[in-house]
Amino acid sequence: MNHRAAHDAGELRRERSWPLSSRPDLNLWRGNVTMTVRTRFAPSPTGYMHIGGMRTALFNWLWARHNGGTFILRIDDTDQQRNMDEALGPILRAFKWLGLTWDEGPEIGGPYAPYFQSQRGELYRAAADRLLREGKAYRCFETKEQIDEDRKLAEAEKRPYLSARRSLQLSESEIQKFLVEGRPHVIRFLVPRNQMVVIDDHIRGRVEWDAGLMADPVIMRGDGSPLYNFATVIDDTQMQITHVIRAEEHLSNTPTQVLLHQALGNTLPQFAHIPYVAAPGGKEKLSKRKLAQYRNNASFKKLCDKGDAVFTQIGLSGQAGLDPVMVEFYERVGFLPAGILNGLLRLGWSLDDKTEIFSLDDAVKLFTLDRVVKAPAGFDPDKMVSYQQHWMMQLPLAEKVAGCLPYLEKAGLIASPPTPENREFTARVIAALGDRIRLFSDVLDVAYFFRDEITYDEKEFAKRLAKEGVPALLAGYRDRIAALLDWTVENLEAALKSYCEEQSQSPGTLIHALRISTTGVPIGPGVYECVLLVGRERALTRMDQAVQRVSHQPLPPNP
RNA sequence: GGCCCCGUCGUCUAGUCAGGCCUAGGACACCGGAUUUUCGAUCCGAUAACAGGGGUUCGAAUCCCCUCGGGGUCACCA
Repeated sequence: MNHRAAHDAGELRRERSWPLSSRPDLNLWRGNVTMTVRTRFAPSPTGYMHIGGMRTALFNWLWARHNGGTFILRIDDTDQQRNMDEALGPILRAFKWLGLTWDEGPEIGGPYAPYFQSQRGELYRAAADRLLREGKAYRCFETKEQIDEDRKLAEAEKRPYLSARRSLQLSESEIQKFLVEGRPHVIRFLVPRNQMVVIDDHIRGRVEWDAGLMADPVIMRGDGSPLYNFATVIDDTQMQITHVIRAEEHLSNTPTQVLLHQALGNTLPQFAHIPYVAAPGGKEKLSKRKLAQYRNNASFKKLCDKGDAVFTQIGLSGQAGLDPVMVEFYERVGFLPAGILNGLLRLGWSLDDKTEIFSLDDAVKLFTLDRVVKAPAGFDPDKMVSYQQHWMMQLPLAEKVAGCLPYLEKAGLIASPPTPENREFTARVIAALGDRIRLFSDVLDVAYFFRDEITYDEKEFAKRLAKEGVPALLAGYRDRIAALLDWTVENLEAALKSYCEEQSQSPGTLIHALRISTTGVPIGPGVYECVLLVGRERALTRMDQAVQRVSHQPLPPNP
């Protein structure tokens, strides 16, 4: 890509997008001071990092970096009682792997610590008390059964469900009595019903809701813990978040949050609701629970199968949830961060009508919210692989080797840790493989270079070796090169050509037979390179073996 | 069902706000061909889309209206 040109194009786009920011509600300028852009990604610690969530995180990160701002990681664990290391580990791991550094959050803290909602209870309680005092929230003693009944009734009458607000009728003394009794209750926000809620979303434009149609949301549970919609509002304001960039499924949470912000007297953050990442070939939200269904998609299945094959060899098979919906899958199967990042970026964002390849640095320079696409983007594994392929081809040999070595180690193909000889030999193999390596784990496809036993592709064996005259030809060539002292690509080739000429045979016949006999498969680097990598002793042995093998097999009828 | 969002090649997208430069451009996949006596990569080429219907206009993918379709969300989940 022409960086300069692309950059200029980006600048132009931004100029054109400025009118959006000239609206007072979206303006970054407050008085004379430019507010630093602050974005956040607030995952719930679930034990894995969803690829769609990663895309949302990337957009947040890019917007912060693009503006020289701050990216915050906050953990929304208001409803989690699980082991935090297990639940959060994979999420942080994904960020680290991709190089998406956070400026404030877990492990590093920051000026608005703590960054775990479970540790911020005081903040929420204080805010809830304030709303209670100001009559903007109320204690609701209604039972779940009662609420359910109201809901059903509303549905039956085909009208929107609205909170009955019976608890509002309670006198102060009754409330005190209930409280002393320890009667279970929640705190609900009193929705101001006679107003519209309006936001100017960076992606969607103006979106409106009628507050008169909204039920009073619970903001504090019976046990005194906050609900997501409430905690988010408190945290976003306290952490000075300027842009709330999140997936579209949160759009319906927005009116509640806006109302809460208003009740608290907060300055509204700007909103950007980006489309969710959809299932391959579909429009539904990509979900880890629908893997079986996604396997019907050819390219998704291809990726899954690749993963299965690799994980079996490196002892990761059966690991729960290691699938293409999770970021960790890509790391484990040998993708490059650059490939994933490029793919994620282009899933719902474009610069122009032709640029496809972006490094992270490019993306930081060029990313703007106005270029985010409105419609959900179906996840396309094939395209992900093609970005990966591009970035893998850019990678220097030494780094490719470093990336491949662990796969060979775990598969037991080389020593662990690798010996200098292992490293040197692997480098030769990777160099010969060239751009055939798309994923680091692809090196496992050439196990025949690393061990004595080989597996024949039977179909190819039958086609290329089990034919009249071929074994003899191969045996003859074997003896010819066995006598050759200096094995080089040139010498092996010259020997083959002259031998075939003497025997009045087409070189192709021998070339194919040679390849199958020494590697077992019909694909790979140049034949002579393969022979060299297999090594003198093993190559000669394998040729003998193949010739013998044919004599034990019935020859196909000669046409 | 209510509320909200979305609708351009199979897929990701450009073009829509400021109508003509669009007989709709690029990329991935697919199919052909060249090259490589393999595979891959590379190069060349082909197929392929404005959801539908009405308007407005000299002119509509673009503006207006209606219809249809898809999706999100409706919790003491996040």
